[in-house]
Amino acid sequence: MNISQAAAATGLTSKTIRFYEQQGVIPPAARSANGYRIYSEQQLEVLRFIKRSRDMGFSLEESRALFQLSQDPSRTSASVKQKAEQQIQRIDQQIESLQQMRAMLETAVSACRGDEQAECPILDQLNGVADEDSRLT
Amino acid sequence: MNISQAAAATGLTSKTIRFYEQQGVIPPAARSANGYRIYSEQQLEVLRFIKRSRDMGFSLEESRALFQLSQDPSRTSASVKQKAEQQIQRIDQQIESLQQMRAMLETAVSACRGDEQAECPILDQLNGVADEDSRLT
DNA sequence: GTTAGGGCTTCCAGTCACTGTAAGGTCAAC
DNA sequence: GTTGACCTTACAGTGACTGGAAGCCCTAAC
Repeated sequence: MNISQAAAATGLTSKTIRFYEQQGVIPPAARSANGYRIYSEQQLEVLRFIKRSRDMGFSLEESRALFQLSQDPSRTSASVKQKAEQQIQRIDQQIESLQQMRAMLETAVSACRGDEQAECPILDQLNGVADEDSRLT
Repeated sequence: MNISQAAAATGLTSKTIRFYEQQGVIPPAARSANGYRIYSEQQLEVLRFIKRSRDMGFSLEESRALFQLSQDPSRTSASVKQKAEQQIQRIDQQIESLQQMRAMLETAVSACRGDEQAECPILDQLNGVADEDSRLT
């Protein structure tokens, strides 16, 4: 199984797989006589693990560490759970930040007529104009 | 007003202000005799505009474009509104993606005892184990 | 007068996780 | 034998900063 097949089987790209190898996230792939990387089902599992971890928002380094943990029989589930809970907290912060952005935008957008005129509450908001019903008062 | 005062007055850092200038997001600051950048209240407004735009999640390039629009009397509010609506859509996509991550994590975390044992549903999920009540069955 | 400190300047490297591009080797099919 | 699709490496670029080095400038204290 060559790299593009491994890519198709894992949902990664060939480039990303090479990148992971170069970064030491995964062990170097074996090579066939022509120098092509070859992948076993076992290697695919490593790649899938990293992909799932990335899909949960863990960094590459954290993903690497999690994989190591998964290979370490002396690990404790507490140590894993802690990382996952931290990750949830980070995600919650990101969501909250995005929701704040969204609320600001939504307020501005709903006040904006979106016509051919120049007058625009969105730009007013960006300009720090304290609005409070700006038009025709 | 020198750069660190401008930074304090806008909520940016000196480094960020220099970066914005170097990137052409803001016009080059005037310089005093000793070569220090000096900022007028007018320049502060530009910086604040960019900061607010960034705080709404617009890219630096979009922020620059929005500022140009805000200076352009021939703009239409429709053109601004369109950008803002696109931005809301991007944010909604990000929020959705984060909520999916969160849901995966939450499922795994709530199944994990978090004790001194090695057994860990979180790692099982990363390993693609189809779980479905894995313990003691 | 000089020394210590803080702030200013420039420039370059590093972050994160890829992605793009170039130059070249390999392989199967026609 | 030549096309075209794959593979290889290596390096540059992305976005939005951040950190650090090396050196000027200014003030205040000794």
